Amino acid sequence: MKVFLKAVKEHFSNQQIFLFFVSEHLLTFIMLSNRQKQIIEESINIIHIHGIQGFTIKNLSEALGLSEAAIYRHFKSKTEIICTLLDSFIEILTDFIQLIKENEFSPLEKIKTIFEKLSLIFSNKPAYVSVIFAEEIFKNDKLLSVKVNKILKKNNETFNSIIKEGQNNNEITKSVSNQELTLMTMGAFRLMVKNWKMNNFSFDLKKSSEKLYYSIETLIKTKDN
Amino acid sequence: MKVFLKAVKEHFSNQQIFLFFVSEHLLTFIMLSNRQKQIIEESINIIHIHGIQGFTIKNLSEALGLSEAAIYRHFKSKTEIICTLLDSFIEILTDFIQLIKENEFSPLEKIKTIFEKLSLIFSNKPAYVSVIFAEEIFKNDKLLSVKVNKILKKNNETFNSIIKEGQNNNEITKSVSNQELTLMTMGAFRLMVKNWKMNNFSFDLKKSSEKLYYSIETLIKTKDN
DNA sequence: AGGTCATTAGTTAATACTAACTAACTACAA
DNA sequence: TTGTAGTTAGTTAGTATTAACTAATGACCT
Repeated sequence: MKVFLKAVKEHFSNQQIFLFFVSEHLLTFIMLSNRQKQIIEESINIIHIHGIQGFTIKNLSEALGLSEAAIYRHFKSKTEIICTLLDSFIEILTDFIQLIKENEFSPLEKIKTIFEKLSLIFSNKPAYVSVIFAEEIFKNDKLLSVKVNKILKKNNETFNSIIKEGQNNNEITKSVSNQELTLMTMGAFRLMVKNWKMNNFSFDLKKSSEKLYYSIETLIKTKDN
Repeated sequence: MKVFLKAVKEHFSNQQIFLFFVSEHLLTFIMLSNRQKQIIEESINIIHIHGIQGFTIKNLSEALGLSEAAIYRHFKSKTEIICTLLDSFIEILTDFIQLIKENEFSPLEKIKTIFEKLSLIFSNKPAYVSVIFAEEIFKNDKLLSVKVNKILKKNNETFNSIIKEGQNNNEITKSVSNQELTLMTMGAFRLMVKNWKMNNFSFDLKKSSEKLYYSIETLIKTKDN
Protein backbone atom coordinates (compact mmCIF):
# COMPACT_ATOMS: atom_id res chain seq x y z
CA MET A 1 0.00 0.00 0.00
CA LYS A 2 2.71 2.47 1.02
CA VAL A 3 4.76 1.52 -2.02
CA PHE A 4 1.78 1.72 -4.27
CA LEU A 5 0.86 5.18 -2.96
CA LYS A 6 4.37 6.38 -3.60
CA ALA A 7 4.13 5.16 -7.15
CA VAL A 8 0.79 6.89 -7.54
CA LYS A 9 2.19 10.16 -6.22
CA GLU A 10 4.90 10.17 -8.84
CA HIS A 11 2.36 10.15 -11.63
CA PHE A 12 -0.49 12.29 -10.40
CA SER A 13 -1.01 15.68 -8.77
CA ASN A 14 -2.10 15.95 -5.15
CA GLN A 15 -5.53 16.98 -6.31
CA GLN A 16 -5.87 13.79 -8.30
CA ILE A 17 -4.60 11.64 -5.47
CA PHE A 18 -7.26 13.06 -3.21
CA LEU A 19 -9.83 11.81 -5.64
CA PHE A 20 -8.73 8.28 -4.88
CA PHE A 21 -9.78 8.73 -1.30
CA VAL A 22 -12.96 10.51 -2.12
CA SER A 23 -14.04 8.14 -4.83
CA GLU A 24 -17.10 6.03 -4.36
CA HIS A 25 -15.24 3.12 -2.85
CA LEU A 26 -13.23 4.23 0.12
CA LEU A 27 -12.15 0.69 0.81
CA THR A 28 -10.50 0.14 -2.54
CA PHE A 29 -6.97 -0.19 -1.28
CA ILE A 30 -7.52 -2.55 1.61
CA MET A 31 -6.66 -6.16 0.92
CA LEU A 32 -10.16 -7.56 0.99
CA SER A 33 -12.20 -9.72 -1.34
CA ASN A 34 -15.15 -8.11 -3.07
CA ARG A 35 -17.53 -9.94 -0.76
CA GLN A 36 -15.61 -8.74 2.30
CA LYS A 37 -15.74 -5.15 1.08
CA GLN A 38 -19.44 -5.56 0.51
CA ILE A 39 -19.92 -6.86 4.05
CA ILE A 40 -17.95 -3.96 5.51
CA GLU A 41 -19.89 -1.38 3.49
CA GLU A 42 -23.18 -2.93 4.54
CA SER A 43 -22.04 -3.03 8.17
CA ILE A 44 -21.34 0.70 8.05
CA ASN A 45 -24.79 1.25 6.58
CA ILE A 46 -26.50 -0.76 9.26
CA ILE A 47 -24.66 1.01 12.07
CA HIS A 48 -25.53 4.29 10.38
CA ILE A 49 -29.23 3.48 10.21
CA HIS A 50 -29.88 1.28 13.25
CA GLY A 51 -26.97 1.99 15.58
CA ILE A 52 -24.69 -0.71 17.01
CA GLN A 53 -27.60 -2.28 18.81
CA GLY A 54 -29.15 -2.98 15.42
CA PHE A 55 -25.91 -4.28 14.01
CA THR A 56 -26.51 -8.03 14.25
CA ILE A 57 -25.38 -10.89 12.04
CA LYS A 58 -29.03 -11.52 11.22
CA ASN A 59 -29.64 -7.93 10.05
CA LEU A 60 -26.36 -7.95 8.18
CA SER A 61 -27.05 -11.21 6.35
CA GLU A 62 -30.58 -10.15 5.46
CA ALA A 63 -29.33 -6.87 4.05
CA LEU A 64 -26.85 -8.78 1.93
CA GLY A 65 -29.38 -11.41 0.86
CA LEU A 66 -27.28 -14.18 2.35
CA SER A 67 -27.69 -16.69 5.14
CA GLU A 68 -26.17 -15.89 8.50
CA ALA A 69 -23.69 -18.70 8.16
CA ALA A 70 -22.41 -17.30 4.88
CA ILE A 71 -20.99 -14.30 6.74
CA TYR A 72 -18.66 -16.65 8.60
CA ARG A 73 -17.14 -17.79 5.33
CA HIS A 74 -15.65 -14.31 5.05
CA PHE A 75 -15.03 -13.22 8.64
CA LYS A 76 -14.39 -15.50 11.56
CA SER A 77 -16.35 -13.37 14.03
CA LYS A 78 -18.44 -10.25 14.39
CA THR A 79 -15.58 -8.56 16.21
CA GLU A 80 -13.33 -9.26 13.24
CA ILE A 81 -15.80 -7.43 11.01
CA ILE A 82 -15.73 -4.34 13.22
CA CYS A 83 -11.96 -4.57 13.54
CA THR A 84 -11.53 -4.64 9.79
CA LEU A 85 -13.95 -1.76 9.44
CA LEU A 86 -11.98 0.38 11.89
CA ASP A 87 -8.63 -0.63 10.47
CA SER A 88 -9.67 0.46 7.03
CA PHE A 89 -10.65 3.86 8.39
CA ILE A 90 -7.37 4.17 10.26
CA GLU A 91 -5.40 3.24 7.18
CA ILE A 92 -7.20 5.68 4.93
CA LEU A 93 -6.96 8.43 7.52
CA THR A 94 -3.26 7.84 8.03
CA ASP A 95 -2.54 8.18 4.34
CA PHE A 96 -4.84 11.17 4.03
CA ILE A 97 -3.00 12.94 6.84
CA GLN A 98 0.35 12.00 5.37
CA LEU A 99 -0.66 13.52 2.07
CA ILE A 100 -1.82 16.74 3.72
CA LYS A 101 1.32 17.06 5.80
CA GLU A 102 3.69 16.47 2.92
CA ASN A 103 2.24 18.83 0.38
CA GLU A 104 3.39 22.34 -0.24
CA PHE A 105 0.33 24.20 1.07
CA SER A 106 0.58 26.77 3.82
CA PRO A 107 -0.86 25.72 7.23
CA LEU A 108 -4.11 27.62 6.66
CA GLU A 109 -4.41 26.13 3.20
CA LYS A 110 -3.91 22.71 4.75
CA ILE A 111 -6.75 23.27 7.20
CA LYS A 112 -8.92 24.52 4.37
CA THR A 113 -8.10 21.39 2.38
CA ILE A 114 -8.93 19.10 5.29
CA PHE A 115 -12.29 20.82 5.74
CA GLU A 116 -13.00 20.56 2.02
CA LYS A 117 -12.04 16.94 1.59
CA LEU A 118 -13.67 15.63 4.74
CA SER A 119 -16.94 17.39 4.03
CA LEU A 120 -16.82 15.99 0.51
CA ILE A 121 -16.27 12.44 1.78
CA PHE A 122 -19.08 12.74 4.30
CA SER A 123 -21.43 14.27 1.75
CA ASN A 124 -20.88 11.29 -0.52
CA LYS A 125 -21.17 8.70 2.26
CA PRO A 126 -23.04 10.08 5.30
CA ALA A 127 -22.89 6.62 6.86
CA TYR A 128 -19.19 7.14 7.56
CA VAL A 129 -20.06 9.95 9.96
CA SER A 130 -21.89 7.60 12.27
CA VAL A 131 -18.88 5.36 12.60
CA ILE A 132 -16.03 7.88 12.78
CA PHE A 133 -17.75 10.38 15.04
CA ALA A 134 -19.19 7.93 17.51
CA GLU A 135 -16.35 7.14 19.83
CA GLU A 136 -18.72 5.56 22.33
CA ILE A 137 -20.23 2.87 20.22
CA PHE A 138 -17.50 0.25 20.31
CA LYS A 139 -16.78 0.62 23.99
CA ASN A 140 -17.79 -2.99 24.61
CA ASP A 141 -14.54 -4.40 23.39
CA LYS A 142 -11.22 -3.06 24.69
CA LEU A 143 -9.48 -3.69 21.38
CA LEU A 144 -12.12 -1.80 19.45
CA SER A 145 -12.28 1.21 21.75
CA VAL A 146 -8.51 1.55 21.52
CA LYS A 147 -8.78 1.64 17.74
CA VAL A 148 -11.47 4.32 17.80
CA ASN A 149 -9.53 6.47 20.25
CA LYS A 150 -6.56 6.16 17.96
CA ILE A 151 -8.54 7.86 15.19
CA LEU A 152 -9.47 10.79 17.44
CA LYS A 153 -5.94 11.15 18.76
CA LYS A 154 -4.44 11.09 15.29
CA ASN A 155 -6.72 13.87 14.15
CA ASN A 156 -5.86 15.88 17.21
CA GLU A 157 -2.14 15.58 16.59
CA THR A 158 -2.52 16.50 12.95
CA PHE A 159 -4.37 19.73 13.66
CA ASN A 160 -1.96 20.52 16.46
CA SER A 161 1.12 20.23 14.31
CA ILE A 162 -0.40 22.15 11.41
CA ILE A 163 -1.40 25.01 13.69
CA LYS A 164 1.98 25.04 15.40
CA GLU A 165 3.58 25.31 11.97
CA GLY A 166 1.30 28.23 11.19
CA GLN A 167 2.26 29.99 14.38
CA ASN A 168 5.95 29.46 13.68
CA ASN A 169 5.78 31.05 10.26
CA ASN A 170 3.54 33.87 11.51
CA GLU A 171 0.47 32.91 9.52
CA ILE A 172 -1.59 32.07 12.61
CA THR A 173 -1.97 34.20 15.74
CA LYS A 174 0.23 33.48 18.74
CA SER A 175 -2.14 35.25 21.11
CA VAL A 176 -3.69 31.87 21.86
CA SER A 177 -1.82 28.60 22.39
CA ASN A 178 -1.97 25.94 19.70
CA GLN A 179 -3.77 23.42 21.93
CA GLU A 180 -6.73 25.77 22.31
CA LEU A 181 -6.72 26.67 18.63
CA THR A 182 -6.85 22.98 17.85
CA LEU A 183 -9.82 22.51 20.16
CA MET A 184 -11.66 25.37 18.47
CA THR A 185 -10.87 24.38 14.91
CA MET A 186 -11.43 20.67 15.20
CA GLY A 187 -14.21 20.98 17.74
CA ALA A 188 -16.13 23.39 15.53
CA PHE A 189 -15.80 21.07 12.56
CA ARG A 190 -16.94 18.07 14.55
CA LEU A 191 -19.92 19.88 16.00
CA MET A 192 -20.92 21.10 12.55
CA VAL A 193 -20.90 17.53 11.25
CA LYS A 194 -22.85 16.36 14.28
CA ASN A 195 -25.47 19.06 13.71
CA TRP A 196 -25.62 18.07 10.07
CA LYS A 197 -26.33 14.49 11.07
CA MET A 198 -28.89 15.58 13.62
CA ASN A 199 -30.69 17.50 10.89
CA ASN A 200 -30.83 14.36 8.77
CA PHE A 201 -28.08 15.62 6.44
CA SER A 202 -30.46 18.21 5.09
CA PHE A 203 -28.15 21.20 4.73
CA ASP A 204 -25.19 21.47 2.37
CA LEU A 205 -22.22 20.32 4.43
CA LYS A 206 -19.66 21.52 1.89
CA LYS A 207 -21.02 25.07 1.93
CA SER A 208 -21.27 25.14 5.72
CA SER A 209 -17.80 23.77 5.95
CA GLU A 210 -16.44 26.49 3.68
CA LYS A 211 -18.22 29.18 5.66
CA LEU A 212 -16.86 27.76 8.89
CA TYR A 213 -13.35 27.69 7.52
CA TYR A 214 -13.41 31.35 6.52
CA SER A 215 -14.81 32.27 9.94
CA ILE A 216 -11.98 30.44 11.63
CA GLU A 217 -9.49 32.06 9.29
CA THR A 218 -10.87 35.50 10.15
CA LEU A 219 -10.30 34.86 13.83
CA ILE A 220 -6.96 33.08 13.86
CA LYS A 221 -5.08 34.50 10.89
CA THR A 222 -2.36 36.94 11.85
CA LYS A 223 -3.40 40.48 10.95
CA ASP A 224 -1.09 42.42 8.61
CA ASN A 225 -0.11 45.78 9.98
CA MET B 1 -40.43 22.37 40.16
CA LYS B 2 -40.67 25.72 38.36
CA VAL B 3 -42.54 27.21 41.28
CA PHE B 4 -40.12 25.74 43.73
CA LEU B 5 -37.13 27.12 41.84
CA LYS B 6 -38.66 30.55 41.81
CA ALA B 7 -39.11 30.35 45.57
CA VAL B 8 -35.50 29.28 45.94
CA LYS B 9 -34.30 32.16 43.82
CA GLU B 10 -35.97 34.66 46.08
CA HIS B 11 -33.97 33.49 49.04
CA PHE B 12 -30.56 32.66 47.67
CA SER B 13 -27.96 34.25 45.42
CA ASN B 14 -27.30 32.84 41.96
CA GLN B 15 -24.07 31.38 43.17
CA GLN B 16 -25.90 29.47 45.86
CA ILE B 17 -28.57 28.24 43.49
CA PHE B 18 -25.89 26.81 41.24
CA LEU B 19 -24.74 24.74 44.13
CA PHE B 20 -28.04 22.93 44.06
CA PHE B 21 -27.25 21.64 40.62
CA VAL B 22 -23.67 20.86 41.38
CA SER B 23 -24.33 19.11 44.64
CA GLU B 24 -23.65 15.43 44.95
CA HIS B 25 -27.12 14.41 43.95
CA LEU B 26 -28.03 15.90 40.65
CA LEU B 27 -31.34 14.14 40.66
CA THR B 28 -32.63 15.67 43.86
CA PHE B 29 -35.50 17.56 42.33
CA ILE B 30 -37.02 14.86 40.20
CA MET B 31 -40.05 13.14 41.67
CA LEU B 32 -38.51 9.75 42.23
CA SER B 33 -38.31 7.36 45.16
CA ASN B 34 -34.92 6.81 46.74
CA ARG B 35 -34.66 3.40 45.13
CA GLN B 36 -35.51 4.88 41.73
CA LYS B 37 -32.84 7.54 42.10
CA GLN B 38 -30.40 4.84 43.09
CA ILE B 39 -31.27 2.81 40.01
CA ILE B 40 -30.82 5.83 37.74
CA GLU B 41 -27.46 6.74 39.29
CA GLU B 42 -26.26 3.16 38.93
CA SER B 43 -27.48 3.05 35.32
CA ILE B 44 -25.41 6.12 34.54
CA ASN B 45 -22.41 4.48 36.15
CA ILE B 46 -22.80 1.30 34.16
CA ILE B 47 -23.18 3.14 30.87
CA HIS B 48 -20.14 5.18 31.83
CA ILE B 49 -18.02 2.11 32.52
CA HIS B 50 -19.35 -0.54 30.13
CA GLY B 51 -21.18 1.39 27.44
CA ILE B 52 -24.82 0.76 26.45
CA GLN B 53 -23.97 -2.75 25.37
CA GLY B 54 -23.00 -3.47 28.96
CA PHE B 55 -26.08 -1.79 30.33
CA THR B 56 -28.27 -4.82 31.01
CA ILE B 57 -30.83 -5.53 33.71
CA LYS B 58 -28.58 -8.29 34.98
CA ASN B 59 -25.56 -5.99 35.35
CA LEU B 60 -27.74 -3.32 36.87
CA SER B 61 -29.30 -5.62 39.46
CA GLU B 62 -25.93 -7.11 40.37
CA ALA B 63 -24.44 -3.67 40.88
CA LEU B 64 -27.35 -2.79 43.14
CA GLY B 65 -27.20 -6.10 45.01
CA LEU B 66 -30.75 -6.94 43.98
CA SER B 67 -32.43 -9.59 41.89
CA GLU B 68 -33.35 -8.76 38.30
CA ALA B 69 -37.03 -8.92 39.10
CA ALA B 70 -36.66 -6.32 41.81
CA ILE B 71 -35.83 -3.70 39.19
CA TYR B 72 -39.27 -4.15 37.68
CA ARG B 73 -40.90 -3.16 40.93
CA HIS B 74 -39.53 0.35 40.35
CA PHE B 75 -39.56 0.72 36.58
CA LYS B 76 -41.86 -1.06 34.21
CA SER B 77 -39.24 -1.51 31.50
CA LYS B 78 -35.63 -0.87 30.63
CA THR B 79 -36.72 1.84 28.23
CA GLU B 80 -38.52 3.60 31.06
CA ILE B 81 -35.27 3.67 33.02
CA ILE B 82 -33.42 5.33 30.15
CA CYS B 83 -36.32 7.68 29.55
CA THR B 84 -36.31 8.80 33.16
CA LEU B 85 -32.57 9.18 33.06
CA LEU B 86 -32.73 11.43 30.00
CA ASP B 87 -35.71 13.38 31.28
CA SER B 88 -33.91 14.22 34.48
CA PHE B 89 -30.98 15.54 32.46
CA ILE B 90 -33.28 17.59 30.27
CA GLU B 91 -35.05 19.06 33.27
CA ILE B 92 -31.86 19.99 35.05
CA LEU B 93 -30.39 21.42 31.87
CA THR B 94 -33.48 23.47 31.15
CA ASP B 95 -33.43 25.06 34.55
CA PHE B 96 -29.69 25.58 34.40
CA ILE B 97 -30.03 27.39 31.08
CA GLN B 98 -32.93 29.42 32.38
CA LEU B 99 -30.86 30.55 35.33
CA ILE B 100 -27.94 31.54 33.11
CA LYS B 101 -30.15 33.44 30.72
CA GLU B 102 -31.99 35.36 33.38
CA ASN B 103 -29.09 36.57 35.44
CA GLU B 104 -27.42 39.93 35.12
CA PHE B 105 -24.07 38.75 33.72
CA SER B 106 -22.75 40.03 30.42
CA PRO B 107 -22.76 37.52 27.52
CA LEU B 108 -19.08 36.71 27.94
CA GLU B 109 -19.55 36.28 31.67
CA LYS B 110 -22.41 33.93 30.92
CA ILE B 111 -20.24 31.79 28.69
CA LYS B 112 -17.55 31.81 31.36
CA THR B 113 -20.11 30.71 33.93
CA ILE B 114 -21.36 27.87 31.74
CA PHE B 115 -17.81 26.63 31.22
CA GLU B 116 -17.13 26.84 34.95
CA LYS B 117 -20.29 25.13 36.13
CA LEU B 118 -20.32 22.36 33.55
CA SER B 119 -16.68 21.48 34.13
CA LEU B 120 -17.41 21.43 37.86
CA ILE B 121 -20.37 19.08 37.41
CA PHE B 122 -18.38 16.76 35.17
CA SER B 123 -15.40 16.78 37.53
CA ASN B 124 -17.65 15.65 40.34
CA LYS B 125 -19.48 13.03 38.28
CA PRO B 126 -17.49 11.98 35.19
CA ALA B 127 -20.15 9.36 34.47
CA TYR B 128 -22.50 12.11 33.32
CA VAL B 129 -20.16 12.90 30.42
CA SER B 130 -20.74 9.51 28.86
CA VAL B 131 -24.48 10.00 28.79
CA ILE B 132 -24.76 13.64 27.78
CA PHE B 133 -22.02 13.62 25.17
CA ALA B 134 -22.93 10.37 23.48
CA GLU B 135 -25.72 11.27 21.14
CA GLU B 136 -25.34 7.96 19.33
CA ILE B 137 -25.90 5.55 22.14
CA PHE B 138 -29.69 5.52 22.42
CA LYS B 139 -30.30 5.43 18.70
CA ASN B 140 -32.12 2.12 18.99
CA ASP B 141 -35.33 3.68 20.22
CA LYS B 142 -36.89 6.58 18.34
CA LEU B 143 -38.26 8.16 21.52
CA LEU B 144 -34.87 8.09 23.20
CA SER B 145 -32.90 9.48 20.29
CA VAL B 146 -35.35 12.37 20.07
CA LYS B 147 -34.73 13.15 23.71
CA VAL B 148 -30.96 13.10 23.31
CA ASN B 149 -31.10 15.31 20.25
CA LYS B 150 -33.21 17.71 22.24
CA ILE B 151 -30.37 18.16 24.71
CA LEU B 152 -27.89 18.98 21.96
CA LYS B 153 -30.29 21.35 20.25
CA LYS B 154 -31.08 23.16 23.47
CA ASN B 155 -27.41 23.77 24.17
CA ASN B 156 -26.92 25.00 20.64
CA GLU B 157 -29.73 27.51 20.95
CA THR B 158 -28.49 28.74 24.30
CA PHE B 159 -25.00 29.51 23.03
CA ASN B 160 -26.45 31.04 19.91
CA SER B 161 -28.65 33.49 21.76
CA ILE B 162 -25.96 34.42 24.26
CA ILE B 163 -23.48 35.14 21.49
CA LYS B 164 -26.06 37.11 19.50
CA GLU B 165 -26.72 39.19 22.59
CA GLY B 166 -22.97 39.81 22.89
CA GLN B 167 -22.76 40.93 19.29
CA ASN B 168 -25.70 43.26 19.71
CA ASN B 169 -24.16 45.04 22.67
CA ASN B 170 -20.72 45.13 21.02
CA GLU B 171 -18.99 42.83 23.48
CA ILE B 172 -18.39 40.10 20.88
CA THR B 173 -16.95 40.55 17.40
CA LYS B 174 -19.31 40.88 14.45
CA SER B 175 -16.62 39.90 11.97
CA VAL B 176 -17.91 36.34 12.19
CA SER B 177 -21.54 35.27 12.27
CA ASN B 178 -23.01 33.98 15.51
CA GLN B 179 -23.66 30.48 14.13
CA GLU B 180 -19.96 29.97 13.49
CA LEU B 181 -18.99 31.45 16.84
CA THR B 182 -21.38 29.01 18.47
CA LEU B 183 -19.78 26.10 16.64
CA MET B 184 -16.34 27.18 17.77
CA THR B 185 -17.24 27.89 21.38
CA MET B 186 -19.43 24.91 22.03
CA GLY B 187 -17.46 22.59 19.76
CA ALA B 188 -14.21 23.43 21.52
CA PHE B 189 -15.76 22.78 24.92
CA ARG B 190 -17.23 19.46 23.81
CA LEU B 191 -13.96 18.31 22.27
CA MET B 192 -12.07 19.28 25.41
CA VAL B 193 -14.43 17.15 27.50
CA LYS B 194 -14.13 14.29 25.03
CA ASN B 195 -10.34 14.47 25.21
CA TRP B 196 -10.57 14.53 28.98
CA LYS B 197 -12.62 11.38 28.92
CA MET B 198 -10.29 9.74 26.44
CA ASN B 199 -7.40 10.47 28.79
CA ASN B 200 -9.27 8.73 31.62
CA PHE B 201 -10.14 12.03 33.28
CA SER B 202 -6.52 12.46 34.22
CA PHE B 203 -6.07 16.20 33.64
CA ASP B 204 -7.79 18.98 35.58
CA LEU B 205 -10.91 19.76 33.59
CA LYS B 206 -11.67 22.95 35.50
CA LYS B 207 -8.26 24.41 34.76
CA SER B 208 -8.38 23.41 31.09
CA SER B 209 -11.85 24.82 30.86
CA GLU B 210 -10.71 28.14 32.27
CA LYS B 211 -7.77 28.29 29.91
CA LEU B 212 -10.04 27.49 26.99
CA TYR B 213 -12.50 30.19 27.99
CA TYR B 214 -9.82 32.88 28.09
CA SER B 215 -8.51 31.74 24.72
CA ILE B 216 -11.95 32.04 23.22
CA GLU B 217 -12.41 35.43 24.87
CA THR B 218 -9.12 36.62 23.37
CA LEU B 219 -10.32 35.72 19.89
CA ILE B 220 -13.96 36.79 19.96
CA LYS B 221 -14.04 39.79 22.31
CA THR B 222 -14.39 43.10 20.55
CA LYS B 223 -11.12 44.99 20.69
CA ASP B 224 -11.18 48.46 22.33
CA ASN B 225 -9.65 51.15 20.20
C1' DA C 1 -54.38 -8.14 58.03
C1' DG C 2 -52.52 -5.60 54.37
C1' DG C 3 -49.13 -3.17 51.91
C1' DT C 4 -44.40 -2.96 50.44
C1' DC C 5 -40.33 -4.84 48.72
C1' DA C 6 -37.94 -8.34 47.83
C1' DT C 7 -37.08 -13.36 46.17
C1' DT C 8 -36.94 -17.79 43.08
C1' DA C 9 -37.77 -19.87 39.05
C1' DG C 10 -39.34 -19.60 35.28
C1' DT C 11 -40.74 -17.81 29.91
C1' DT C 12 -39.92 -16.19 25.26
C1' DA C 13 -37.22 -14.37 21.88
C1' DA C 14 -32.93 -13.02 20.18
C1' DT C 15 -28.03 -13.44 19.98
C1' DA C 16 -23.40 -15.17 17.99
C1' DC C 17 -21.82 -19.02 16.19
C1' DT C 18 -21.39 -24.18 14.31
C1' DA C 19 -22.20 -28.73 12.01
C1' DA C 20 -23.22 -31.05 8.12
C1' DC C 21 -23.92 -30.79 3.70
C1' DT C 22 -23.94 -29.18 -1.53
C1' DA C 23 -23.90 -26.84 -6.11
C1' DA C 24 -20.80 -24.64 -9.06
C1' DC C 25 -16.48 -23.68 -10.39
C1' DT C 26 -11.31 -24.52 -11.38
C1' DA C 27 -6.93 -27.05 -12.31
C1' DC C 28 -4.97 -30.36 -14.56
C1' DA C 29 -3.44 -35.15 -15.79
C1' DA C 30 -4.82 -39.09 -18.95
C1' DT D 1 -11.72 -33.68 -24.21
C1' DT D 2 -12.92 -35.46 -20.28
C1' DG D 3 -12.59 -37.52 -15.47
C1' DT D 4 -11.10 -36.42 -11.01
C1' DA D 5 -9.82 -33.94 -7.04
C1' DG D 6 -10.07 -29.83 -4.62
C1' DT D 7 -11.86 -25.21 -3.66
C1' DT D 8 -15.22 -21.57 -3.05
C1' DA D 9 -19.32 -19.88 -1.41
C1' DG D 10 -23.30 -20.92 -0.23
C1' DT D 11 -27.36 -23.63 2.27
C1' DT D 12 -30.46 -25.54 6.34
C1' DA D 13 -30.93 -26.66 10.85
C1' DG D 14 -29.31 -26.56 14.62
C1' DT D 15 -26.30 -25.24 19.33
C1' DA D 16 -25.51 -22.69 23.84
C1' DT D 17 -26.11 -18.46 25.82
C1' DT D 18 -28.16 -14.29 27.10
C1' DA D 19 -31.57 -10.74 26.74
C1' DA D 20 -35.84 -8.56 28.79
C1' DC D 21 -39.45 -9.61 31.31
C1' DT D 22 -43.17 -12.19 34.52
C1' DA D 23 -45.80 -15.21 37.77
C1' DA D 24 -45.90 -17.01 42.20
C1' DT D 25 -44.47 -16.58 46.53
C1' DG D 26 -42.26 -15.06 51.00
C1' DA D 27 -40.80 -11.79 54.68
C1' DC D 28 -41.23 -7.86 57.23
C1' DC D 29 -43.24 -3.57 59.06
C1' DT D 30 -47.25 -0.93 60.75
